[in-house]
Amino acid sequence: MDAIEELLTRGVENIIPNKEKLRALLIGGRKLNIYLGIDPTATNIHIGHAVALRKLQAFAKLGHNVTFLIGDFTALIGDTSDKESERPILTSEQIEKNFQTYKEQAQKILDFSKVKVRHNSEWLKKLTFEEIIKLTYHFSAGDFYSRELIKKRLNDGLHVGLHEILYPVMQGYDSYFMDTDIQLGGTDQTFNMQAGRVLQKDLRDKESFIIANGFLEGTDGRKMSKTWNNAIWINDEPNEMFGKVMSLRDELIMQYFTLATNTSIGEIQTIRQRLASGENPMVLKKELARRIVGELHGERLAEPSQEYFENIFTKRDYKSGAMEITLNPNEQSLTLGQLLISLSLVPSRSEFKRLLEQKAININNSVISQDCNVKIGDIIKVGKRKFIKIV
RNA sequence: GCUGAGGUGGCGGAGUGGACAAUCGUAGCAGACUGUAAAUCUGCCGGCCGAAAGGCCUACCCAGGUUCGAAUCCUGGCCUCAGCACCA
Repeated sequence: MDAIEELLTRGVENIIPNKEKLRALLIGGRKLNIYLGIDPTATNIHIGHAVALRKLQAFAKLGHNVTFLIGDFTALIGDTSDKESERPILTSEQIEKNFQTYKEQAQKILDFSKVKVRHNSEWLKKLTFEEIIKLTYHFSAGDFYSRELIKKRLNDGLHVGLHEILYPVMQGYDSYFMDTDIQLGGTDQTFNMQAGRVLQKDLRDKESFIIANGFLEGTDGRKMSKTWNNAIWINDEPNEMFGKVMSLRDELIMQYFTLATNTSIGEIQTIRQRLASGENPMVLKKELARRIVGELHGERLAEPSQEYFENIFTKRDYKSGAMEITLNPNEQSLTLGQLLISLSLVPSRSEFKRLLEQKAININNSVISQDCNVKIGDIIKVGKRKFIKIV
């Protein structure tokens, strides 16, 4: 499979207007304007977000003119695509600060020496009301209101603000202003991205394209999101990251190899065959975990994170993974319960008692049923994955 | 602006004067089984005290009030939605 074909298929859910025309454009060899817009309200990137970043990077690598667009102005309105409610309005300082943390993470995937960063306030702020109204001529309110989520909100009797209708208009103007050839984004952005095509067509008589990437499912198979607590974050510690990958349901292995790593298409093919031939999925999942940790934290840390995992969860040797806690003088008289609460490992006394009843707490590998004192050298396990060692 | 409906735990959604710390579902936590899988089963799921029985505190949008007693009734606010009206 050649580079262009991979670009057009890997992780791609949909291409608008169609794949063949876009292929022809890419083969043409012209340097194209390509961008991916992000919402600066989010400061943490998970490996699902990274799918689009990878795609952007792939284009940058081929030498196209690639822009990473910060939707600082659009953030004032709040995207409605993933709805639930309108979003909070951010100050420009917050947005800039958010972006710095974002960039720090994104650079694990994006090469910022090849990717231009712009903010859409640069042009959106300057539009006059008259200009805005003229832009709105190109769009139909019916299209907006017939969007599934909007329709649902209306049906459910939820509030839909009139300002929300301007969101796609703004995004369309971004596309027009930058004279975009290809816009990248998640499938949830398809509607908004269409607006760019409309303006490019109407105002510049130019055909532009949309590549909508698919979603990476969370560790439990639902959409990856902070609220579900099923996300693997770019900044997760290596050990944590390895463990999270291992807790994936087996059905997701191929999806993760394809969307969350740079594993070549050829290798992926081999892995698929191994899986099909009945090889233990756990083995492949370990390879996946090493791969992901290796790509995001460096090869050097991939091996140790695997060892950590195997020690603790396969061999059940908690010593090696326990967080070491040195007791302060004033903590030495605390009972176990008091200590765990003060360390925030247990949220409340009541919860501690419940854990005791549920046999969830043990010291040096034996379950305890009552609060007690701890001593130096004790290894304490709380629930499935919290362990500490008193030193 | 008018009329009507409504605001309950992370979410969905019961309850409409006492038996309500609030049915149920979902998410979460713990245990069993495992590959820290998944699926399944069991238990828990506001806080504090207590070994327990139990007690106390805080909570059903906000502020007051009625009552022995309020998530439930009354008054006033705030917010959401729907229909209608208005639109030089």
